[in-house]
Amino acid sequence: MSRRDRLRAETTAEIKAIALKLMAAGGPDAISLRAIAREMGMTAGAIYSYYATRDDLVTTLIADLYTALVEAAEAARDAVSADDPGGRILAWGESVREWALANPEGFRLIYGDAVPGYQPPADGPAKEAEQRACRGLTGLVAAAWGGPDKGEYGWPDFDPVLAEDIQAAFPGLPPDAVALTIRVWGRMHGLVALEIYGHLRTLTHEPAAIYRDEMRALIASLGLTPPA
Amino acid sequence: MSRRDRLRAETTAEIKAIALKLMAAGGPDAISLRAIAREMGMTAGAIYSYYATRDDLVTTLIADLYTALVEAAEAARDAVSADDPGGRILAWGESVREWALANPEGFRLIYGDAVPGYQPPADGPAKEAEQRACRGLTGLVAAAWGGPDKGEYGWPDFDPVLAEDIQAAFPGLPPDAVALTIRVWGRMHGLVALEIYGHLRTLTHEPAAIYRDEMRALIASLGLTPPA
DNA sequence: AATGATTTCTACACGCCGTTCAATGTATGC
DNA sequence: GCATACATTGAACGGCGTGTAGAAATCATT
Repeated sequence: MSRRDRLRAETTAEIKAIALKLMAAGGPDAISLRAIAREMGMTAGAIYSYYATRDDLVTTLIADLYTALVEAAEAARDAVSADDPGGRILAWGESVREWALANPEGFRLIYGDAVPGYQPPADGPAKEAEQRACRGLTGLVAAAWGGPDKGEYGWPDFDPVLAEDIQAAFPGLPPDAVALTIRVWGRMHGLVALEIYGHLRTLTHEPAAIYRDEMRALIASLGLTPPA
Repeated sequence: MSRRDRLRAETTAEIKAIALKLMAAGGPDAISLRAIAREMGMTAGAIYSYYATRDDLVTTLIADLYTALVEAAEAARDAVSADDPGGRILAWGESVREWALANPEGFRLIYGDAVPGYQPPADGPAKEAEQRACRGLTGLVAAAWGGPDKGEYGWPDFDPVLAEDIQAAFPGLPPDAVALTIRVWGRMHGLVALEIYGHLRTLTHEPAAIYRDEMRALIASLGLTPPA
């Protein structure tokens, strides 16, 4: 690795770091190439040596953030022993909410439409992080899966890549479990999204307790006993 | 009402209509005063006679859209007889999803952060629509409320205005039911938000069926029997 | 009918944004 | 040592929202 490559990598990292800082300070719309360049003592045009367009920068930011979120959730899950599937689900859910509260702008960047006109690419690292999240969640559901397979869904109902991925990771798991996983995902997502976007702030002072209740109900609905 | 006031009202309505049209066509970021003025054959500055700032325009748009959403949900609910509380909940949930799919940009405007730098005002018509939605949802929960009141929550845990509103509308309903209502709201919101923001599109082709399953599970979790 | 007050509109300046492009300087690899 | 590839600059373009100043139109009053 030449000196030039090293400098280039450093500059690339600095651009991302400053972009995240700007976003944390002023929201996703504060991610402007001009502001980043100003902060770095460069001109705006120079950034185009590193990212072809602003959307490219945002795309890598999203991928980084999504990966961080998934890793936080996985770490929280792995901190609970595998013979407590309910506790693992609770840990996952709580860690997602806590990460979102700690990185509200990141959450908006990942799950919202924070950047005007931005269209997420169909593949790439962000998509990979999403599949990783889905796989983790499926693992949690698989550990609880004992219910009857009604056969309401088939593998063609799901994305081929995801279906193959899950069949490889959890052999024998029926498609219905994947549908249930998506429902679980939605259930974890709903209250957090409402809270991050400020729709709970004006209604209640106890979002944490309500979310915890919801997670416990979710765990119970999977036939598990939620931890004390 | 003088002639001047009438013309003013017409122009105001036209601005809103064009703003909605632009939003439907090009997303929320397409709401630019310049574009609206261009469409109306005016200059951008002229709009400042009707809305002090762009945020004011967005605020009224949000209020209009939120009201439309709530009215759609109420209409769907009222189309089901009151002695079928489970069916009413299903109707409410399905209508919210359908409205969101028919007005994805409106959904983003209401529940997302689509407009950069926009901060929703603490009160006003939008807040009123939100309270109306919450009241409607509480009514659905109240009709199913038979469970034990564990007394986990108290009225001070909630917004005073909301608490007073609900106590007046549903006398005797405990605060725990309001917490449950917020959980129900989150549960309805989660999958729809994921779908509108394109996070389900890449995973499954059957979001409607999954949402329906989730609604039926929700109804069952309230101790009701979901309709066939 | 004419005057005065108010509203509405045009025109323009300002600063911000993303993006492009030729020119300039600099470091790398031969 | 030199040609090449690269990073960077600075200016420019078009578009955005905001705000202001003054002209024009409209209304209300006499």
